[in-house]
Amino acid sequence: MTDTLSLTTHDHIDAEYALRENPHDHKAELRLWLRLLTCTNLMEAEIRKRLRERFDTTLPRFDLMAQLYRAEDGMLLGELSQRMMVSNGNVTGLVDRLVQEGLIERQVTETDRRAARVRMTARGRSVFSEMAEAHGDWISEMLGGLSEGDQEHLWSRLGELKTSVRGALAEQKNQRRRPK
Amino acid sequence: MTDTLSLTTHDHIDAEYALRENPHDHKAELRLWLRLLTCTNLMEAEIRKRLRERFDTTLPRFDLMAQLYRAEDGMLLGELSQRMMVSNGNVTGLVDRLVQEGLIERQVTETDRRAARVRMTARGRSVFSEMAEAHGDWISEMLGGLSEGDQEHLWSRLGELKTSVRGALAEQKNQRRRPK
DNA sequence: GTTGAAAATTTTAAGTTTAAAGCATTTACT
DNA sequence: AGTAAATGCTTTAAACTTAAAATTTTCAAC
Repeated sequence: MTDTLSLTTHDHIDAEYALRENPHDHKAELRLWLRLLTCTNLMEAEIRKRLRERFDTTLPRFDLMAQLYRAEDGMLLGELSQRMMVSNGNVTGLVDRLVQEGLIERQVTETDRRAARVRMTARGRSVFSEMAEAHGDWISEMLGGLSEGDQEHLWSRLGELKTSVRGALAEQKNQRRRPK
Repeated sequence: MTDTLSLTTHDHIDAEYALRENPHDHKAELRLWLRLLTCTNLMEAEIRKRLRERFDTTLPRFDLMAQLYRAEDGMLLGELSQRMMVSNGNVTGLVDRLVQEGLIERQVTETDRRAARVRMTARGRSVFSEMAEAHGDWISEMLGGLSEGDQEHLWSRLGELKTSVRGALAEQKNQRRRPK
């Protein structure tokens, strides 16, 4: 009847766990980064799961459709990959599969034959709007424990974070351009 | 010499971009979620890139080693997958590759022959500690635009967010157990 | 008009990731 | 002991992802 050596508390195990046990180890920045990562991963995993269970689709497909949904005239693949922050080749495959499912369609561009423009089909639009509503509800559900004020606050602090990161990346790029 | 129809501002294009143009469209929760995602993706992409450029390795491998680094006695694969928040099968493959590289090693467990325990090799430990230092510097660099107070603040708000999400997931699980 | 660079996309090869099924071992209950 | 469930991991098939090379087309500068 004795306890085993396994974990007996109700603590959740995640990327932050190790740091919790070695509080002196690293900087505050690392803690922040790991927590950011944990939050994102938690939510993403749940969204993935629900998209599969209830709509038999995947997050990347949903993301692509979300980008396309508001673009009446469709979008170029390059624009899609930029907004989705994924590689060009990645988008090519996703588009192929969504075309296969009849949710989006390719259209030839007569002005520039290199470019590939895609847009939603009527069915895609209808399917997506249903998914988007559920998706919105899920997010609300998960963030429901925060007051509106907290959410607003978090949003603007994350805005600063985003600025800081973008600044660091631009900085680094400049350093390389003139190494003197 | 006239401008084309392409983007001429210095705005960055990302997942938040569409919402910025349709401010009435969705709820504040969605904005928050997208910004969270954007921040994480930005940082992750940069870390991935630098890990490849400077250490010729990948983020998943780094993450696995980070979990293992502090565990003197090694860890079970299941524990690894739990902490990394990825599937079991995923860990199997990563471990195989890291063993191949000589950075970690499997050891047989005599008490439970189902279990697979892995630990770092001496070389792995030395390689990782170098990477970890650089990694810490990168994080600091990217978060450097935030004051220490802002970072602390953000960290605790994200703690609330994490609690909210975990609460919602547990809630949902309970609902299913007794649907009445 | 040629030519060379740039742009937009696709292809390729390797790796990551997942869910689901399968296998081996242990545990719990009789 | 004997059996059923649970546990720990691996395998499988499909999808996702990337970086780098290749392809096609456009553009700019002679």
